[in-house]
Amino acid sequence: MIGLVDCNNFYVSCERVFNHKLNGRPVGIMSNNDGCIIARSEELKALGIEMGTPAHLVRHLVERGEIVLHSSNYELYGDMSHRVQGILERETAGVEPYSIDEMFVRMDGFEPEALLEHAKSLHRMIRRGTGIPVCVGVAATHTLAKLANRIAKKHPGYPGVCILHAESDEARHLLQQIKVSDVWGVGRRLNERLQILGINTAWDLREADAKRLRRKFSVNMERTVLELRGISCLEMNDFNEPRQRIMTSRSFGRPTSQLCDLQGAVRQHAQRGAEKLREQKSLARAVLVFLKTDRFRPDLPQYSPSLAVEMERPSQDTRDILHAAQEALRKIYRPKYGYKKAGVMLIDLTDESRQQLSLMETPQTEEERQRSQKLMATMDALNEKMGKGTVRLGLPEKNAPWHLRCANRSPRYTTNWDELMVAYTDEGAAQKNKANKLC
DNA sequence: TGGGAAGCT
DNA sequence: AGCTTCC
Repeated sequence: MIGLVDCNNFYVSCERVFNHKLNGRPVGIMSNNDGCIIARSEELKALGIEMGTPAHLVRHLVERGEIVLHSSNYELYGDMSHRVQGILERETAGVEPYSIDEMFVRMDGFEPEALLEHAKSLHRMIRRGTGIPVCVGVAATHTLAKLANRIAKKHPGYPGVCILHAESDEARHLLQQIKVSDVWGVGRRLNERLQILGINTAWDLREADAKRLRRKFSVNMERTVLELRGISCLEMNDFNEPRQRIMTSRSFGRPTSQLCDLQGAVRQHAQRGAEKLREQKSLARAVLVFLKTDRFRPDLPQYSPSLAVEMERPSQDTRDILHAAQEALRKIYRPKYGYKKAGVMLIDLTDESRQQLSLMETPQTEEERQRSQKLMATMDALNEKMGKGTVRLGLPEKNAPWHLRCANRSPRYTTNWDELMVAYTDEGAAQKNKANKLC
């Protein structure tokens, strides 16, 4: 059996662990640049504020003190996510993180009653160990485990935990109540097309002709049907395969037309991309850079170029990647546009073990490669130990227009020595905590 | 008026 | 390359 542990309103729950004043209040967390609302407490949902609402549309509610909006604090959420993962690693036979707030776990070899107890104890232990409320869904396949989790979240009869046995009457009854659009892999478009075929519920989809749907849609649709029947088509390992491309991009706090600003942003992204590349032990052959103007300003001239530059050989060295990225940027840059976003994509990835096979290398290049590896390992180790961005290429820039806007971010309570929780009241400390709220 | 990734067409 | 899907 497969369990899916999903944290409730994860970002809001993380904030609440450290700020009890947020309990019981309508709280939302905003995306990067404080753009739109990407996480909501139950109280905020009850006010009818939808996922993805632009933050400026509810500014008046914030000013009147009726709702609270926080900038997102990914360091905090990432750390809390690791804590949840740590407990699951200790308590289960295997964990597959799927997203920052969802983890699949192996739950094989339990008798039915012991299985329920095990799921309940995970639910309890995570709450106690981290302060984060979670729901646990258990079933024979990933797709059913997702549905079981949904039932645990929404169905009053299954408070926090739901075990779904594929062939049971109970499962049939529950699947008949779930809209097909709530099935994993069925988005807006597929939902419309399925409705036309008279497939409205998760049960309808389960009972549909898998081969026919494969012809009409794709192999993934057939997989979904089989998974709903309890036939596993996804392996646990499918979720931590190395990425086939790595993208880092970000919108700017303010638009800019200056090449040097874009160079700063691209430099940052190239370095972050190279770190991710080394994390998954890959090499990139080419680096693609893209720029975008503000698509919400049709009154201004639009320009969204992109260019891929190939490197001499596949590399994971920040310097090679940065060099290629800057070359690409120089070639696509045109002055007189107000750029709002820049990004770097690492493409044509291969496994780093392939690098060792090049027998034709001269001793110089072999030595160079080892130096590169040592340098990168040292940089990564320092940044791991001392905090992100401790060692990097290029000068730090204050107030660059491409820097993120995040006006109301909570302290990085668990990952930054200067922002630890203050446990006693003292004016100086309170001041300090306040000052730390600024980015 | 977000960011990141994958797969299909 | 653009669209869809996921979170």
